[in-house]
Amino acid sequence: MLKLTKKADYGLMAMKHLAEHAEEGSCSAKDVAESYGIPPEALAKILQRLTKAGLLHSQHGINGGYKLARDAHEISAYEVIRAIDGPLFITSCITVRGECDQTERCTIREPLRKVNQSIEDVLKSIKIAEMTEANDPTGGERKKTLDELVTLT
Amino acid sequence: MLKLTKKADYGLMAMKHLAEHAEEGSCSAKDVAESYGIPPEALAKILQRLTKAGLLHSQHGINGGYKLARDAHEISAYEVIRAIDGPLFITSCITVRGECDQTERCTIREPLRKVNQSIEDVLKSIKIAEMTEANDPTGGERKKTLDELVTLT
DNA sequence: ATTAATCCGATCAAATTGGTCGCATTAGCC
DNA sequence: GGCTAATGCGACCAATTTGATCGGATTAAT
Repeated sequence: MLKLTKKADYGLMAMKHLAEHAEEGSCSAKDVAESYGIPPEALAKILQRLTKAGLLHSQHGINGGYKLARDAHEISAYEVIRAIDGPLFITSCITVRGECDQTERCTIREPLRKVNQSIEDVLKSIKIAEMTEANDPTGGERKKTLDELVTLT
Repeated sequence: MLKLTKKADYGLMAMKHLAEHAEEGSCSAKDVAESYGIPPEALAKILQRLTKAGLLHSQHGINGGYKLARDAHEISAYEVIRAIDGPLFITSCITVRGECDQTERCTIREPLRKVNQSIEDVLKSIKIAEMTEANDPTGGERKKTLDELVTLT
């Protein structure tokens, strides 16, 4: 149905939380989970993935936790989503192992690939920092650049 | 994983096919299914949904079939996808029955709603007619970007 | 040593999705 | 009128994906 997984949602919420609490050092997974009612074990795995992807730094032991590896302005929603959900292909007929398993005559790939690229560009343009100040009036402007992006052939 | 369902893929392929064969009258579901190796029963249900959504006209009986209800330039990919997969919400925390079941503190809704709107706009701007003349030979380039993407899982 | 935290893998249940079947309805044709 | 080819519709099942849980291992500060 073209939606993010809950894990990606959780990941974005956690990143946003860490961005807002960046100055207080690191937060434990448990803290973040309790703040939003997320199952702690689930969130733990998500944060581990984000760490492996280089978006977070982790600190073991007592008083440990996670903190952003980069400034919140330098981390895009796309990176977070991709780290958690893997590469995103809007078309079902493009998989990690190649292309259409079923038919060679799938003729909608190429146009949809451009849509895919557009969506990636949108997500790349959204930074974690922007999500913390939710009432920015830049939505309209972004929308306009999108319309320019989608000139199909 | 933020991708279309196969049904939506099938639906777009069928719409494109009908757009290309608009002058030959109507096509049966079976014909379209055989052209692309789609299970006929599955495609039948998809075409029925598109008909109920007003995107196709159907003709019963012998020599019957489906044809576009409007010109291919007047039908967007968004309409097709939405007719098949239902309303698309990029966030998991927004459902048809309202919003976040779990927590009231989901703070990423508002920024993601804008992303959602942007994606809708992209899909609305893509018309079926545009997908029919997309034979630019950029396949090699695409494959390369794909290979780069597949470094992870 | 204890404790609080990240790491990692395996597993299980629930939801979604893809596909199939059966039957009813409609319309053209002999 | 009956046959046939087509849509229309609902129920059902299998496969996949997703969400969540559990058990243990590692690390580091006190």
